[in-house]
Amino acid sequence: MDKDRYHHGDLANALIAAALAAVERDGVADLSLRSLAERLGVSRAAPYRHFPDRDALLAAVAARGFEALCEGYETALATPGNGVQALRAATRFYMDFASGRPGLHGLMFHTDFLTRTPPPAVLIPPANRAYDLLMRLVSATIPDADDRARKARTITVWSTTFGFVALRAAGRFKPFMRDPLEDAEIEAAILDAVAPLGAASAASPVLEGVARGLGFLKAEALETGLQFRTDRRFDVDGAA
Amino acid sequence: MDKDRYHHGDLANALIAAALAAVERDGVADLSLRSLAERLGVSRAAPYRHFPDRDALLAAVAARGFEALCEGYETALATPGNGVQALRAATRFYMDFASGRPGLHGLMFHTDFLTRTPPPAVLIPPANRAYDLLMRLVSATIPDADDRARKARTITVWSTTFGFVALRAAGRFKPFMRDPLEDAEIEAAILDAVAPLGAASAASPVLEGVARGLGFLKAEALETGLQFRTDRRFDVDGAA
DNA sequence: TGGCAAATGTAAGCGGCGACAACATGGGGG
DNA sequence: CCCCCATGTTGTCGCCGCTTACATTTGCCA
Repeated sequence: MDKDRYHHGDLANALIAAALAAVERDGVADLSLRSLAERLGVSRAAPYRHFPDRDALLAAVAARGFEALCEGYETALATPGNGVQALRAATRFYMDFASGRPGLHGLMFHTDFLTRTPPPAVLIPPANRAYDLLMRLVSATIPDADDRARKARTITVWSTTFGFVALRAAGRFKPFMRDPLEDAEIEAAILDAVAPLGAASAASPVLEGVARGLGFLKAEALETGLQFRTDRRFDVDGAA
Repeated sequence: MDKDRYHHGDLANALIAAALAAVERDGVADLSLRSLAERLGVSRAAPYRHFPDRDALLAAVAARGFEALCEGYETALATPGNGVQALRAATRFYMDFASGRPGLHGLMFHTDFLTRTPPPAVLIPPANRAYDLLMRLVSATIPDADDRARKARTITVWSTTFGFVALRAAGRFKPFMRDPLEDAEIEAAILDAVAPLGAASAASPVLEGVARGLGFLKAEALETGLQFRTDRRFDVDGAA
């Protein structure tokens, strides 16, 4: 019988898989290395042969999550057409990812240990790659923007999508609304805030108008976007 | 000497204050009721006379946070002018609040126990009030929108601002960018995504166009907004 | 092929924590 | 004035992260 072997065989990966399942089932706070070890039929100290501490295991799980996220972003990037459909596909994928694996997504973004400086080393490459892919996706929708505008827009898009899935996962929307919106309705609003249809391809005059304004996505609005915004601030917002 | 009294006097509030300070200093994960009790010169079990468990104390601290947030929103709501300046002021306040008290903000939004159903009872009234105030702030910037559009826009605004402060607090932006944007630059982009200048008061034709389109804010864009979006999806987005 | 060193797993224990139970204290209302 | 009960204390249990000392297996090299 394999289970009676002294050596497990692939305890590191088994731990990651078991941790992912446990996090998905009970949340990250209730995860213990002892219970994981017991579940895998291994002694309490065995996990420490593969991960220096609990946070290192969680970081490894989160790294897998970022890799999965990158995969989704890459397939989205291959979406034909102008960049808008690609960004919408990526955003959809991200929303599905976060709602389909809430534990993993929470581990990737909510967790305290991620905020420590510096972040765990295993996390940096896949997280960097996810950011790069997102920036490419966003940049394709604002072809004429300069680098700073691309960064600002990427951060805005990232903030909106992440904020939405985080708040939804936390169940923040329904309790506060009588007659709450349908999930699909909210998702559509988020999608349109992130990558409005018609932004890079004029579909109709109305849509074109929407696209023109929405988040300074179109070239003419963008070209001097940051400048006029900065200038304006002293005139209008400075009074606030 | 007061400190030698058998009864503390106001242990409940002292615990909340000490917990807030400890969370702000070391993060929520490292907070223990024992250390709090010791710091207050009280036995380890004393806190349990005032809070049934650790989460209840944390919820009480979070409730204070939501009350502070409501205060800021209320003063923002009194900002003169059209609603845009008020929403911008509120958003500024929220960003300052989150960066000035990152521990408290994290407790209010990141914490696992908040996702449980139902949320702690002490949290519901102030959290509801914060949501209502935000919805009023947002609605003032889209005077012609109907109820569903207000809700959708509120959620979008909330997602964007929350996502931004959460990701910034987690230090997510700087590691991924060479030549990162200044904080003020990013904040300006977020502010413009949430409450663009000129949205409710036409300052210039260009700005008016921006305002018209931004997130189906104006009535004419909204009326058939959800329909055409759903229809479109099968045509354009469905290809993804 | 034989043996040895590194990799891997085990057993036991330390200190800290959340939570409960039984007991002690003292301040305010009858 | 006194006693009741909110408040605080001591003792205890179980779980956890992590470390140390020891046992077994694997794979590599002479």
